Amino acid sequence: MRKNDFVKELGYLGFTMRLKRISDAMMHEGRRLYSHLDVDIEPNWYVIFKLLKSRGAMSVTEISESIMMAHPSVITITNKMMDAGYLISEKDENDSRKRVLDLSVRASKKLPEYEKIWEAGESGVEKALEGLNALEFISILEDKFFSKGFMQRTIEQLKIKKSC
Amino acid sequence: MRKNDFVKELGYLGFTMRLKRISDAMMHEGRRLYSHLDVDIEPNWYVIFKLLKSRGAMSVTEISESIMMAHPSVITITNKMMDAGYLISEKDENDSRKRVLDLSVRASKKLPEYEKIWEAGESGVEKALEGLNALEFISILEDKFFSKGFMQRTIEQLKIKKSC
DNA sequence: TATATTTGTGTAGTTAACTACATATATGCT
DNA sequence: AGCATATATGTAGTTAACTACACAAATATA
Repeated sequence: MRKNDFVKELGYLGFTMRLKRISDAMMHEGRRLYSHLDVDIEPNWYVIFKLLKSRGAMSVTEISESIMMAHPSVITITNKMMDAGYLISEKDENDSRKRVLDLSVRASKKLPEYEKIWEAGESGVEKALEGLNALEFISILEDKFFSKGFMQRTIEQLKIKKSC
Repeated sequence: MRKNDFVKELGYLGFTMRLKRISDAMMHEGRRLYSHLDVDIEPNWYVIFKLLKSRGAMSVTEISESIMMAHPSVITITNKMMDAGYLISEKDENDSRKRVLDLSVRASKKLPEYEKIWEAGESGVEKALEGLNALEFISILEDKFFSKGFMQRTIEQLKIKKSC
């Protein structure tokens, strides 16, 4: 099935695209999984559930920084979670710009059920990646590409080539 | 900067999200790069340019299969490339359902310039990933997750846990 | 104290992928 | 030959992320 994968032929040029294909595919699978299990949550909610459970109530910006996601994305996700009754939101006592989010009672009730699914998902990934040092690998990728971006690296290479 | 990354704390549970963050970031960087260099092409066009240059004219479905992308995505991308004057499209002689796409003269003229950029991008990635066997790693990821999806793996784990 | 800057949140608009469905043509079978 | 199925393309609607901008409130500075 993957015999004629042209992207693979492109070597490092295809690296980013292959990364994207895998992560897109896994995201879709996550969505299908929840629907299959008849669970009315969405793929990225787990990280908010886990974060608020672990750290307690947090503001939008604090969440955004903790998971390294742009704040409008956090607002979109958490609004949906509020609509679904999993989060409560109130103004910060000391700083009226801030909105503080926390898990609702409903969330606490449902969490044990969801955590079973997440544990199973984690075990599945862990099994699949057994012996690969995948977490180490991804940490290195992050270090490389978040410290100096793809754009910067390319520009440097263009300069080197020009000067030859 | 990455000290307080909660997703990293989640172990294998955060793996997919970290993959997505990196590939999203690289895609954005790619877009910024083209804009910085004042080049009017988009991040994923390179794979179509490369494919048609290497294989010659192809139909929508053939392209879709070669790069493992859903055909509506291919239509969207190639339509934009046509609008920009890089592709030509004509009906297949033998099969009037098919539409065959090929590089335009303009594309051939511009390709050398673009290929310099892609080479530099590739060198940048290659340098960053030096000694990591990144291509091998990603091939293994593909084998694991395209043969048996994340969903399937999770369901299996759920069953194992239940039976304990 | 008044103004300037920074910070927190919200909104609008963009992008790239997907699935599901619609339609036309080709192919296979009886 | 005629009908059923398969294939190729196209369209519509969904999703999740992003940047850029707007505005209010807090903080810093003159």
